[in-house]
Amino acid sequence: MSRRSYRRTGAGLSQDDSGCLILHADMDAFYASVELIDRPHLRGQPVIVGGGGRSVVLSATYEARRSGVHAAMPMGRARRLCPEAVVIEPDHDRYAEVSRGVMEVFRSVTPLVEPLSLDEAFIDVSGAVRGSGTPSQIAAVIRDRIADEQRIACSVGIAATKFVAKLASAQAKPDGVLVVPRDETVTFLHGLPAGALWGVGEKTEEALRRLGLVTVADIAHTPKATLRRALGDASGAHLHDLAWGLDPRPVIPETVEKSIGGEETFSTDIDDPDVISRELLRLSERVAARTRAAGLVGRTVVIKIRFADFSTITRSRTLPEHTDLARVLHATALALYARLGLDRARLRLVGVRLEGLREASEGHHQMTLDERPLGWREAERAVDRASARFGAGAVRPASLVAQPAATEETARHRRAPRSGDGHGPLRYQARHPYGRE
DNA sequence: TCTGGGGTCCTTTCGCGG
DNA sequence: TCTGCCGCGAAAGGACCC
Repeated sequence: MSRRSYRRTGAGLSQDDSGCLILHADMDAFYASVELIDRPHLRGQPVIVGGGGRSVVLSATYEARRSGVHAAMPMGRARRLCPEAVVIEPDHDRYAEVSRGVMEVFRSVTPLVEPLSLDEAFIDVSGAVRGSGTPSQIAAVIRDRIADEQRIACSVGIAATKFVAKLASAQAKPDGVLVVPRDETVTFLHGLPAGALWGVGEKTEEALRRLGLVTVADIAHTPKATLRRALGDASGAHLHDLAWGLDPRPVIPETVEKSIGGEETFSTDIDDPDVISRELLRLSERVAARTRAAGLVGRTVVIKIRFADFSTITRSRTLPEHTDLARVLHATALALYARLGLDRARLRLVGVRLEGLREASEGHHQMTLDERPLGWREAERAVDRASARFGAGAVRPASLVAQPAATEETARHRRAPRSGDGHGPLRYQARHPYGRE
């Protein structure tokens, strides 16, 4: 869902949608809207979706937004701004389920659908206009079907290019449609603030302001070379093009993942190396399992460390071979962590990411000398099968068994008995298959 | 006000080989 | 043999998006 929206300036636009073959469809307050499907009595009330502790707002209904609440705001602040709001813990499985239904509606129109996230997608209707009507008619069908079948509201932007369609859908919210006719693209853009452009966040907006550039029109009338000097070669040129509505990027239905990662913010800052090691193990497990599930292998392991003061560093190592094994990830992550020599520095977050992904089937695995034929790969695949059958976490490394997840663990880690130091070999231990966390 | 977790892309720096 | 240049990959950081 879009974090920023701008006042509708489309009032003066005509409705001519010829040549506007890109739709951007975006669900309104997606997570909150999904929660309201199952809780219709909350309709019309301020509702905030977000976790506890040090989490942020994931989504809020328009009633809550009227109090100043918006996505990415710290939950503490959101509760203060809107104390009467109903707060709901996020349920990502449910959102994914609704998202699948939504994407199916899009794909019933054309296969040229490029999802950007669970709740939005670009749709290239160039092949669909002959059979299904004008872009505006297609948008109407999509919105009706999503309202009927999924019971949520969807706004649609219609334009000649992807990024203008995206701006249009933001302005169409809530529950609306906005066409930006091809011939009126520049007029539409030049009335917007610089921050409306895709890729212009807080820092870039500030850099532009220092140049005296406040609107998209200002950017458009600045020499490209000036923008390049101020913002870097690629960004400067790109921004100048966008300001003139130039965006040749096609809608790409299949995108390949480039990295898979996981990270965890502790509920309180942690300085115990054992707890950190176990968290790196847990994250390695999760990342490796997801990598195997995707049929991928990766070669560069990146750890991320966020200190108590919110400063963040990353360290990475590229391995001689690709891998999808948790024990390789964990060993590499631990080595990277150890090399930092953090003498009980207080950490807020740790993360593990695997980059340099490619299909597991692409290359042949090079067996090393000390590798048993039925080795770690088979052990971890067996864990995958057990997890598929009995639920995630049915089998986990022995050093994690007596430990709850780190976020709970941190509250009590000083008095908790330690069942493993996290540095030893991974011994897998089955939990009761039907037991709950 | 006190800042999540999943990512992508870009820039800079550095070491290495030719 | 030394130096400069170039290209390249790896590493690190940062901005941005949802």
